[in-house]
This record gives sequence, structure tokens and C-alpha cells, in this order.
Amino acid sequence: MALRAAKSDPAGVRTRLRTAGLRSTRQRVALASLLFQDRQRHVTAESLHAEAIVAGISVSLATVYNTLNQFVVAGMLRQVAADAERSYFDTNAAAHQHFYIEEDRTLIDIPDEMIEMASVPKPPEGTCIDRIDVVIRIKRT
Amino acid sequence: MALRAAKSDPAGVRTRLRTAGLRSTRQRVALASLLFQDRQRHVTAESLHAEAIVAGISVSLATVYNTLNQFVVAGMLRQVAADAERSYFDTNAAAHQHFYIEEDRTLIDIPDEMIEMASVPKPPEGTCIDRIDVVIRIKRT
DNA sequence: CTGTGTGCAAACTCTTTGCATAAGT
DNA sequence: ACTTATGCAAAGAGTTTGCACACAG
Repeated sequence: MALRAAKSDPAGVRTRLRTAGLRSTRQRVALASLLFQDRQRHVTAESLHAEAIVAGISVSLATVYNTLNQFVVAGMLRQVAADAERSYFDTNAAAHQHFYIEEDRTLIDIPDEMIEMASVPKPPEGTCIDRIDVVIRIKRT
Repeated sequence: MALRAAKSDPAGVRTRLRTAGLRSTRQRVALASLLFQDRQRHVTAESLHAEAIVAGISVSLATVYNTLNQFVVAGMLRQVAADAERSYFDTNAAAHQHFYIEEDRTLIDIPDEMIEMASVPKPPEGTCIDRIDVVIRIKRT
């Protein structure tokens, strides 16, 4: 059976951190375990911190911020600019897009197949496309 | 000749404010004149405030924020979430998309024709699409 | 051991708010 | 006149940073 709970699979997470050039500290392993145990997650620093506290992981909010930023740099997470208020982090670093429910401040992944651009505009002279972010803002009816 | 400098065309701006249900105060008229004299502009609260000061308009940063938010509510401006760091406001309230140069923190409009979605994903049950934001992040080569 | 990460609190940035004053209609 | 907007400064989010201590390699 596949052991994948926070404490039972430090190895996979550790390898992942190692590969990213990050030391396997207790906090990083714990946060990474929370983040990557499910397929796809959208967290804010606050929400992940709260989750960590509930899970009995002693970690400061500052460290959560630092860790999230490190994970973004390492390409393990993707930062999503859906709302000016706060930063969202998406465990799915691959190219994909989002619904954003403004009332709930909730992000929902859009399956790859559901969106496609007929034509991607040519970027200005001397620049290249880094990535394309699509946020479909939705409202309850 | 068409007079359209900040002080020579208060009427158009005033009408616009009136229509939006906003009183034509000196600051609102001045800020609106700065904003809408050119076809399309992307400002931050800071940049507009600085611009106003340079133009000799006495206005506080708080009022700039308040005014921008009022204009957004009134549909005169559109808020663009390109960067988590700060809010951008776009004088083109119509549906259109942006390039974002991360290094310069600069927004560039993408002409309507250049982008089109092959298929817009169906929003989840009980919701409807408010709007679609596309930000193409580009980097200097 | 040696260097890097963490915790904490304080600093920082961006944005909003409360209250007295000023201005619009 | 009566109401609403403004200015200022202070408060409020969210996020980053500096430094002493702790821990991984």
C-alpha cells in the first residue's frame, strides 16, 4: 500500500526537496506533505499556516511565507494572481487556468481540455511569453 | 478645435460623473480628466497620485484610492489583477486582455482581435461568468 | 562543526477608515 | 442649508526582514 500521510512518507517529499536544492527541514517536509498529499490544492499563506497548526505542526506564519516563496522559485508551486487582496498558491504547477468565485474567494481549477486559445498574440518585440494566466471570474446566480 | 486639457473640458467629465451618480468634486473632475484624456491608461493609485501632484492638483493618496474604487464601482474603470503586489486600474473598461512585463511591472493592452478563446468553459452549477481576465506574462529576452 | 533555516517581532507596503473640515448642489 | 467628499493620520491587512538560536548535513 502506498503510505502518503504527512509523517509516513517523508522520503518522497525529502527527495523532492533535495531535487529542488532545498534542505529537508522539519517545517518544509511538513508543509510539503500537507501541500502535495492531494492532487491539487489552492492555499494562501494564512490557510496553510492554519492547517499546519491544526495538524500539530509548529511553524510560524513567516516561515510559511518563506517556504511558499521558496517552493515557487523551485517550481514546485505556482503563484496565482486572482485577487489583489492576497496571494494564492497552486500545487499544480503545470499550465492550467482557474475559475475564481469572488464571493467566496475560492479558486477552482479548469481542466486543460476546457480552455484553449484560438490564437496566442505575439508578444512585443524583444520579449517572450513566460506564461499565460486566465482567471474566469464567476458569480453565484 | 477640441479642448481637452484637464481644465478646459470639465463638462464632459462632469457629465460622466453625473451619469455615474457621483458628485463633481474638484478632485474627481481632476482625476477623471487625467485618467480619461488619453485613450487607454493603466495606473496604480501611487502613479495617479504622483501624476496629480505634478499637475498641481491637490489631492491625498487616500482620496485617490477612494476615487479609483468609486470609478470601478461606477464601471468607469476596471481593476486588473496582474500582480499580487499592487492594484492596476485600466481606463478601458471594455473586455480586453493584457501583456504584463514582470520586470517593469508594466501592463500593455492586447488588441481585441489578437486574442480569442476557442471555447469558454462552462462555469460550475449555480454560477455565471462575470468576466474573463487574461494576463500574458512576458519577459525580456 | 559549519552553514542554512526558523521563530519571533518588528518593519514595510499597500489600502482602508474615522473624524473634523471643506465643498457641492 | 444639507449632504456628501476630502484630508489627514492612524489603523488594518498581507507580506517581508533582521537577528539570535536551532538544526541539517
